[in-house]
Order: sequence, then structure tokens, then C-alpha cells
Amino acid sequence: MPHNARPVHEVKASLFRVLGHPARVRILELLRGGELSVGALRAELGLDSGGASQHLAALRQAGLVDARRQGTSVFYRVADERVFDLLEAGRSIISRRLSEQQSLLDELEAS
Amino acid sequence: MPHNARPVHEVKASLFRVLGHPARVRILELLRGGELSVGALRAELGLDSGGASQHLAALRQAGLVDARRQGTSVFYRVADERVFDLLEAGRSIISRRLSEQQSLLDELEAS
DNA sequence: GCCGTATCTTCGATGATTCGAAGACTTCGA
DNA sequence: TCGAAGTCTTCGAATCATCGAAGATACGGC
Repeated sequence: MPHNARPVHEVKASLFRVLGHPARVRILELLRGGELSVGALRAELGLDSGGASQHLAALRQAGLVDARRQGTSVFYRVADERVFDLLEAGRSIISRRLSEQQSLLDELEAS
Repeated sequence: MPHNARPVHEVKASLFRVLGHPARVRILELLRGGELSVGALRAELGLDSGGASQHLAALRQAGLVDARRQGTSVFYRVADERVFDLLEAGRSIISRRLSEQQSLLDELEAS
């Protein structure tokens, strides 16, 4: 019977906080297609090397990605496919919000 | 053909950022059982009235909860049941991480 | 109208995150 | 061993979120 120093909701919150940055969301989405090197990610994201490393470090610390070195390049992949469930749930909530807003606009226009 | 001022991943990130606070995660979990008044939430969370309102305001702005006033009390409910998918996906990722850590500990102990 | 209860907002201080620049480290090939 | 490419870390400045205290607002009962 372990003595849990950190309440569950705190751990959960810190997981969500890691996803709370556009660059990190995009990184995960890019990694959906398979592993990518930092260079490839940088090219897509338009980040400088420092910024890319910082965000990747955050994702690594959170245990969401794994890194593999090959020559001078480092390749990243998602560590747990379930992050995509998270992203998908997020997408679904947002798309619903947007379509509700759209309905409001339509009503407004029709009145 | 809308001109989208905000890239999707930014919207997504801000959704996750709202969940990036223990108190807000707990609020949503408490609301899983149905609507609750601010007073009831405060009692569970141990928050002062200012703090509770601030967090509830954040959730409201994000469109994750709706409020209903009845007398002097305000009752909150989740606006979109899918947030629970989000929380559930988070729980699942965390629980996997924990069980992996546990395996490591077991190995260590057995060696 | 006035009071008490419940909730919300605002404000300034404090703490955490992010950004950009600089330099350090690792690996490979010449 | 040296240099170049790729990645990582560190630092200070700027930005953003959070906390606690105080006052503002909304409602119902008297």
C-alpha cells in the first residue's frame, strides 16, 4: 500500500499542461506518421534548434515520446499511442464547439 | 471559405491548457456525477470563493461547463460529455506509465 | 429598501513558462 | 585529431498564470 506523494489529479493536470502548447501539439501530430528526426520536425515547425529541443525535452520528461540516436541525428517517436486518443478527443470537442458557433451565425443571418 | 485567424493546434493547445490545473481537473471529475453548486464544489475542493470562481470562469470561457442560477446559488454542469473522454484518455496514459514504473521496481527488487 | 448569503471580479504580488541567444556536447568523416 | 553538422543545455528577459485579499454584484427574505 504505497504512500502516494502526488494526488492523481495533479499528475493528470501536469500531463495536460504538457499538451498546452501549440508547438508540442503539432510535434505529436507530426509524429503520428512515424518517427522523425529533430531536423525534420524543425523544418515543419519553423523552430530554432533550441526551441525544438526544449519542447521535445518537455515531451520526453512527460514520457510521451522516446528518442533514438542514429549518427548525428536524433529520431523521436511517440511512446504511447494513446496520446492520439487525447488529441482526437480534443479535436472532437473543438469541432463540436465550432459547429455550434456556426449554427448561431446561421441563425443570426436568417433573422 | 472562412479565414481562420487561429491555427487549429493553437486552439487545441489552449483547450489542454485549461485542463492543466489540478483544481480544474477535479472540478470536472466532480461534475461527472451531475451538476453541483459552487458552494458544494468549494466544500469538496477546499477553495476560497475567489479561487473557485476563477477556475470556474476558466472552464466557462473554454466552453467546457455551463452555469445555471437558482436563487443565490449557481449550479455548474459539463457542457460536453466528451471532456470525460479526454479525462479518461489521460487516466489511461498515466495508469500505463505507473504500471511500467512498477515493473521496473519489481525487476530491481528481484535482482 | 436593507441585510445576509452566495458568487463573481479585480488587483497586485509571486511564481512558472516561454523565447531567443549563446555556447557545449556528440558523432561522423576527412 | 580536426572540423562540420545536429542536437542539447543554459541563461536572462519577457510573458503568462496563479494566489490571496478586497470589494462589487445578484438574489431572496424581512
